[in-house]
Amino acid sequence: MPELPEVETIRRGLTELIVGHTIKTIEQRDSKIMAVDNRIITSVVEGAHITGIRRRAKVLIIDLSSGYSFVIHLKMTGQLVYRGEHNFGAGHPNDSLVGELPDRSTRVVFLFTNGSHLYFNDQRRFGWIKLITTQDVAKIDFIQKLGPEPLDHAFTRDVLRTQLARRKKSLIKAALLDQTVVAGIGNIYADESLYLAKIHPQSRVGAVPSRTLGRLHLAIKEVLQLSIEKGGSTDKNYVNAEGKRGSYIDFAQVFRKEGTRCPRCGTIITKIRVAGRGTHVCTTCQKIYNKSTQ
DNA sequence: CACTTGACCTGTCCGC
DNA sequence: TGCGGACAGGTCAAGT
Repeated sequence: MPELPEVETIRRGLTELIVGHTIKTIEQRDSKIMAVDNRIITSVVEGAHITGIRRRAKVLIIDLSSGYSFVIHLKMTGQLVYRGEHNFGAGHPNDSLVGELPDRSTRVVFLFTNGSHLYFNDQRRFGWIKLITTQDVAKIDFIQKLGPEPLDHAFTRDVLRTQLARRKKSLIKAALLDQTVVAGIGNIYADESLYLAKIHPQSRVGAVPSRTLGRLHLAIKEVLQLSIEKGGSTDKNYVNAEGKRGSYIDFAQVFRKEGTRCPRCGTIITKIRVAGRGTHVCTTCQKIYNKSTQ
C-alpha cells in the first residue's frame, strides 16, 4: 500500500539508480497493467534516456528525453525494483524482500542498454503504467483533480481548513483519504495523523474546531516527514527501488496495533471500520466531534 | 453536488 | 487436509 512516503522513497532511489540510463526495450507481460502499441515503444521509448523522476501524490512520473513520460501508479501491491548487471542471485545476503526477478508477479520489465533492469511487480494487478507526452501529464483527469501536496510550504493550516470545508458532513477519516482534499494520504497515515492530533476518525469534519484542524495540519506533516526519513512503512508488500523494506511501521503508534496499549494513556487500541476501511483508534485520547457546536 | 458503497484483484488466514 | 469466506485498501463507478 504505497502512500506518499513510500512513493517518495522509491522516487529518490530510482533517481540515483536510473536517471541517465538509456532504454533498450520494454517487455509488457500483462495488458491490464500496461498496453502501449509496440510501434510507439519503438519510436519514442527505445533509445531514449531517462531525464528525471517526479512524484505527484502517489503517482510516479518518469520523464524521457523523447518528450514522453511514463506515469505509474502502484496502487496496493505495486513494486518498482531495480537490478543492476550484478544481479542479486538467490540467497544473496541482503535484506531484500524480493527474490530472483522476473517472478510470477512481474508485469512489466524495463531493459537498459547497460544490461540492468527495472521490474514492475504487482501481485494484485491494481496498478497501471501509461505512456503519454510529458506535456499531457498534468492534463490527466486524475492528476488535475488532486489536492495540495501536504509537504509543500504552500500547504498551510488555512489551506487544509479550506480544502476540508468542502466535506463538512464527511467523517474526517474519509475526507483525509480523499485525494482531492489532500494528496498522498492513505490508510496508514490517516490513522497516524488523527491519533497524533487526538481526533477520533469518526468525527464529522464540520464539527472539528478550527484550532484542532491546526493540530491535524501539523500532525500530517510530522507523520509523513518521519516516514520518509525511515524509508516508508513496510506492512507486507512495500519495498523500495532496491527491494528493501521501510522501517516506519516500527514507529507507528496505532496502525496494526490493536490489542496493545496506547503510548499516551494506556488504553487498549481498538480496530473499527470507518469509511469502509480498517481503522485504528485510542478511544480515550481521540476525541469525537459530532454535533455542529461551532 | 455531497457523500457512501461496491467492484476491481490475488494471496493469506481462519473456522469448519 | 481441503475449502469457503472474510480480509487487505487505492481509486473509480454507481448508488442514495
